[in-house]
Formats: sequence, C-alpha cells, structure tokens
Amino acid sequence: MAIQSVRGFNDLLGEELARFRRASSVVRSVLERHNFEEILLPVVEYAELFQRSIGEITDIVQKEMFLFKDRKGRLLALRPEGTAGAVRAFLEHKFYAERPYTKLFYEGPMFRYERPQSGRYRQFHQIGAELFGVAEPSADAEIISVVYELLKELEIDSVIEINSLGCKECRPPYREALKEFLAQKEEHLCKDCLGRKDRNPLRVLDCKEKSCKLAVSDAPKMVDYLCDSCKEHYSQLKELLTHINIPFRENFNLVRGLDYYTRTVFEAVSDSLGITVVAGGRYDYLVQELGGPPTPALGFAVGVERLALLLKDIPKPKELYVVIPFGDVLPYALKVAKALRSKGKRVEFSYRRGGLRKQLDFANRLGAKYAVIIGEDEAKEGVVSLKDMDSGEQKKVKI
RNA sequence: GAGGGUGUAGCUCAGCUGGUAGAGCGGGGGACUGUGGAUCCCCGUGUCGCGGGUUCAAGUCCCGUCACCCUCCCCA
Repeated sequence: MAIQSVRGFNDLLGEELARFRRASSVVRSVLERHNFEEILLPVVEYAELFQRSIGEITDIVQKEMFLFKDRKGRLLALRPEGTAGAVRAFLEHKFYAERPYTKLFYEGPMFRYERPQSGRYRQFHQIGAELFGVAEPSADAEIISVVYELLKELEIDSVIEINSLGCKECRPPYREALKEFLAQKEEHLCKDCLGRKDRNPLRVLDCKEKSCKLAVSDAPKMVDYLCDSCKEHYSQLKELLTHINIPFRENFNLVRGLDYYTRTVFEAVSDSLGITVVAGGRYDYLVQELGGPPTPALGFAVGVERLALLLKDIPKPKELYVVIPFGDVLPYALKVAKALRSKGKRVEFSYRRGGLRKQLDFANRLGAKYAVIIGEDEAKEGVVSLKDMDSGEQKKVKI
C-alpha cells in the first residue's frame, strides 16, 4: 500500500486553499487595523503548560493532546490551542514590565486527537488574539468588535452570543446552587451529564440533549448570582456594544470548555452549519496562575478551516497570459515571458507540443485571458500576437 | 470513546441471485505543421482499500483491519 497522509492531517490545495487563504488574510487585516501585533509561536510546548492553563479535567487535556517525550524524557505536547502559548510568551518576554498593556495575535496549526468530521481535523488552524492588562469592559467591547468586523467582512451569517461566568467570588456559590438544582433533576439528565453534573456542572447547561435542555430551562442563571463588580462589568459591556452598534444575543447557557475563563465569554455560531466559528472570553486569573503578575486578560480564537467552509465566494486570480511559442523561437519567447512577468503579469509558458490549434486549446483550458502567440514572423518583427481569448480579437503588439 | 454509511480507472459511478471488470467525463494521439472553446476516429491490466476465510471459482458471501464521510461526545 502506498503511504497515505496521517488521519486528520490533510493536504490543503486548490479552491479549498484559496478559501483558506482568503479567510486568513481578512482576519489578519482586521487584526492589523486594530493594531494587534503578530507573534509566531512554536508548535511544541511543555505539556505542563496546557495542563495548568486549560485545566486538568478538560477533555482536551485528558484525551486529546498529542503527547511525546523528547530525548531527555521531558513530556512535550503539540499545542491544542494558542492562548497558553501566548501567555507563556507574554511572561517569558516580560511584556508586562515594558508596556501598560499588550495586544498580540498568532496564527498557525493546532493539534487535537479527535475524530475528524466536517470542519474538524486533527491538524487545524486558528488565528487568535489576546489582550493583556486591561480590566475595563472597553477591552471586552473591542475584542468583540474585532470578531464582529471579521465576520461581517467575510459575509458570514452568524450571531454573537455573550454571557458572563463571574469571578472567583461569585462563581463558586453559583456552582453550588446549580449542583443542588441538578441533583433534583437527575432522572431527566443524559448519561454524559450525570457524569459531569458534579465535576463540571456548568457544562450541563450547554448539553444538546433535548431532555437536558428541558431540565435545565429553569435552572439558576449565573447572571443572577454575579457579584456587584461582575454585574457592573457585564452591564457596561452590553451598553458599550449597543453604543457601537454591534448586535449580540445573551445566552445564559453559554459556557466554555476551557477552565480558565472568567467574566465575559462569547461565541459566534454560523447560522447555516451550526458550528462555532469564533469563541473567546476573559481569563483574568490565568497569567497569575502561570506564574506571572496579576494581569487581567482576554482573547478569542477563530477556526480558519471553519471560516473557509462558510465563505461565499473567493476572489478571482489575476488574468492569465499563456505564451505560445510556435516554431524556432524559443529564446525570444522566453524573453517575452520574462518581460511580462516583470510587469507583474501572471504568465504560463506553454511547454505543450503540437500545432497552434492544440496550443490554443490548451490555453483555453487553462482559463487564459490572453494567448501570446509567438511564431517566426513575430520573432522577426520583434512583436507578439496578443489574442484576447474571450472576444477572439488579435493584434500585434510590442512587449 | 459510541453509532451509521461508503471504499471498483485521474473523477463520477455501474457491475442483478459468486463464474475472474465496464460506462460517462477527463486525459493522450490523430483527422487539422499559423489560430481555441465544435465534430469524428483511435487509446483503459485497474494489486475492485488491505489481510484472512468459505468455495472448483469472490468485486460479489463471512470475519478482521485501515481510510473517508456523517452523527454524538468534545471543541475553533
């Protein structure tokens, strides 16, 4: 058997790649407009970084990481997401000491050992942005505004949902209240939720199972338990979003799969495919938990493949010129191709053999806008016959 | 990790109750050595995903395995 690519690790090519590039470049340009600075992070980190940041009991850490040991026996991981690495870099370069706040973005492959399905691979790409050092809700508003603008620019139909998960003051009491509530609903919960109702009760709110949804419909809401400062933060954020005309929807059942989130969380779900394309939130304790100074922070990540899947149309490539040498004119024809390319034209030099007819047929198949016909007459006169492949018009021109 | 579907030529697929492989499209060549998208003619051995089993005989039945697609879990 010929060697195949590894499951979930795919070649990206053709139109799919064009969509991918488009999605990526739009997101990048929106981030650059907001003056986020790019950082190129390594793909491998110590496994401990993810265990400490994402949370020991999450599925990502428990069963979805690509783990391996280096030659000295240290446990390494292919990164399953980007925030942990960004925080590590923020601390390692001591950005907290040299600027009042820091805005970073990263792009690159992420790895999760999951079952592949539509819009989901073991190697996939994310672009993420992180804002370190601003506690005020204006930072939340700006991050959500970036998300809104990139979705708008890519013409992706989706709604931004927001919620608040509270802080270490108000979340524990809420968690307990929710646990108590769920204990009374046990007979309505699915098997997965029975497993997580004590371990990670917030996740039950997010379950797609009908009976769970129903059981949870009158569950206590985090918003009702928010402490004064969280409540203030959340209502200011909503006010700001309204002021800058960013449509959003509150979803009291919105939670995140990663442990580090606090206060604001948000997500954009595509209307057509029903998959999450962007997700993010605030993580005010993570920097400190990873050994840094107390630093409020927040960010988001987009799945580039998922975005690409939803793109309406892709830009057409530049108009193609096909240079057709005909007869003993090779040196001249190559010179013409070089000249056209130096003018920035997209040029294919035809290596196809056969008569002019066959070569024009070839140019046609390539989708050429112009055929640059070079026979011995043209070579002698120092011109080319430029044929417009749509209209069929042809004239001799100097290049 | 659980469930369902699929796997035959480059692509899309046909192949009925087992008798050793076909079509369309694409591609190549020609009709046609200076003008395309048309027409006509010619060109298909591909480990029938892989391994094993049943059988005189397996693309076709059975078991296993791998991959892909979809759903769930989880997540971007």
